[in-house]
Amino acid sequence: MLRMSKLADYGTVVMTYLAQRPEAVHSAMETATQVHVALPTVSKVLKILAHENLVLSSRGAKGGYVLARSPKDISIAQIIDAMEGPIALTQCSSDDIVCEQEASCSIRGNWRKINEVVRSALQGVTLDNMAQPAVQPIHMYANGLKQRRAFS
Amino acid sequence: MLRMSKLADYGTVVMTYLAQRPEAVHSAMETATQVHVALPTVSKVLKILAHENLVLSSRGAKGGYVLARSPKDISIAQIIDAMEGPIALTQCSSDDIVCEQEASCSIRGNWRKINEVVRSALQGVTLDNMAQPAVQPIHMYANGLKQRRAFS
DNA sequence: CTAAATAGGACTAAAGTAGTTCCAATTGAA
DNA sequence: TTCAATTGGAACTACTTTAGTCCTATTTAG
Repeated sequence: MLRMSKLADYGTVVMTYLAQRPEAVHSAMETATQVHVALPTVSKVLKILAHENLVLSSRGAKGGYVLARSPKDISIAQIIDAMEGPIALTQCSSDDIVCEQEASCSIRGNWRKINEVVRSALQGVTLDNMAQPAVQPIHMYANGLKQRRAFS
Repeated sequence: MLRMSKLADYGTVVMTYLAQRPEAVHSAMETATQVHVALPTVSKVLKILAHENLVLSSRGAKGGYVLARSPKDISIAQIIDAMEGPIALTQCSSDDIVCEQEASCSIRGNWRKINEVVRSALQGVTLDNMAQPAVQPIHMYANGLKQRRAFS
């Protein structure tokens, strides 16, 4: 019902992989192989994560990526934020514009509460948690994914 | 960060409007006017909601829509589900296919937990709650939205 | 019978996303 | 000093989804 982009999904996968050996430097190549996702895609993901300071990068031969912080200090919320970027609230967020949808406007405040619940739930899940093997049997929740992951 | 479609957004707006006078029959026309959204769009939304049994419809002159249940028995989760539809988990959900992304697969189980938290949060918010005027000042959280609403 | 409504489907246009590719900049090591 | 291994960054293409509109059939009150 709520969704996250595929890239954000890859983001969590990649980060979880890095979290398995947080001290080592992992090249995009190596990561791609281990995670079974195409190299260009993994590269793109890592570049974004580096740009958002969730991983540190080093260039040149023997370069690669490392987690910027301890796995227990990186939340899923942060990763999704990094990958999807903040979505700009336009128009109505600037005060001088009169909202055209008054009826719906009165509802927005409630959405905020919901957001906070959702967000705090996601902030509560760290890479550390993710690295622990899942309780559920493998394969069960992987999606053949068309485009997005569903929060069913 | 997580997103819902604009239609789902309209869905909650429309449903909240209907919830203000749950006993009355509201035509698409009337609703569109009150909610300040184009008629064809509101029609589409109401048709979907009717099809999903969240509202009851009556045709012909003096026809229109009514909430199918009491506002306190309709959750935001149900509305979003109705508007976005279940997103089919393909491939991996059928047992005989071997998952190609084992590394990420081991993570899926955790996603399930997250889903449940998110979902239960949304199930906890009813139309009844939405109808109560928001605490926050108007205009502040409405988005000029490009395409989707952000769960920031 | 007619006007007011919904039902349902088809359709168009726009937007967003995924994924690839290319080239520049770095850097370790022979 | 030169080469090879890497990341940085941006541009681009193809694809999918979504939004929104419109047309026609059906239903029903008066």
